[in-house]
Amino acid sequence: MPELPEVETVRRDLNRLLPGMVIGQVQGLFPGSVKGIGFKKFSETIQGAKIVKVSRRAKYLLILLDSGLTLIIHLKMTGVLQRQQKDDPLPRSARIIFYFEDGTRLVFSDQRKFGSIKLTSEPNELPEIKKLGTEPLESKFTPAVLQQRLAGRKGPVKTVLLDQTVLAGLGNIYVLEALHRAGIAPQRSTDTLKNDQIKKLHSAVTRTLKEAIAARGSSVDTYRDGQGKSGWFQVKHRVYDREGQSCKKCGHTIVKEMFRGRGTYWCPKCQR
DNA sequence: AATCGTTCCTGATAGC
DNA sequence: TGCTATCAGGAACGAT
Repeated sequence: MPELPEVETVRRDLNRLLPGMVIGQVQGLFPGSVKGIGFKKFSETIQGAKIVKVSRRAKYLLILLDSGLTLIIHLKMTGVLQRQQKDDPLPRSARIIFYFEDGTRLVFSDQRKFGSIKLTSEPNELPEIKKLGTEPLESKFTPAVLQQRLAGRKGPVKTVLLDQTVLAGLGNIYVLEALHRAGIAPQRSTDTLKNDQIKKLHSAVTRTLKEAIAARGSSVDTYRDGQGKSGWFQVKHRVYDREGQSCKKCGHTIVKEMFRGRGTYWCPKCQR
């Protein structure tokens, strides 16, 4: 599933490939992926617009058009956004296709249909964007900021870190990977974390995300980058999808349990 | 205000 | 073998 490192990888790919491209025809194989306005109006509105740049906020991709409108795309679990050449085979779950004048195309595919595409002139005014918390890779994210963001939270640290209004962009994989690096159990109550553990957690989150971006993300399921290729951070996972294997830190067996309805991988020995 | 349960969806897989 | 039931999960939403 695409989380911050995957979405950032796609952003970098597309920001290299798309600016300057003029949108021609738009095909809606599953028009329901477009939210807010009907597909017909959507395609009419963006036809002829030129792509200016591709940016990101949390797990949202923002494609800025020269008309002043912005496409806001969330990939959710199985969304893939890739630039294709004319002769490339369309993905089985292609939902929305943007054709360019040079014959290439931008394809949004999405097996489970959870993903969404919106069109707006004021992305920062969208409620789901407005309420997002701190970007963990921006310089303003310091240990003191993390401490302040976690203050007053009583729930399990895993749940709080998944809350996009606290930190923006972490999902199941990177929360679990960061907690293992920090030596903190996912179930640990947030209000019992000491300052030095919050410092460790801050550093674990930052390092995990940076290393994952360097490895072009984790392809555990359907994730592909902006050119349709897999990432390789999954081979560096310390806990995620490693049930029954030995902990790379202490040798104990990694366990998987359902916690609050989500698969949770962790090492019961070195995470407390 | 924080937190919980439900919902969306389809392909893979477990179980019979 | 072939069918059916179960499961995975980000985040909006409604309820508490």
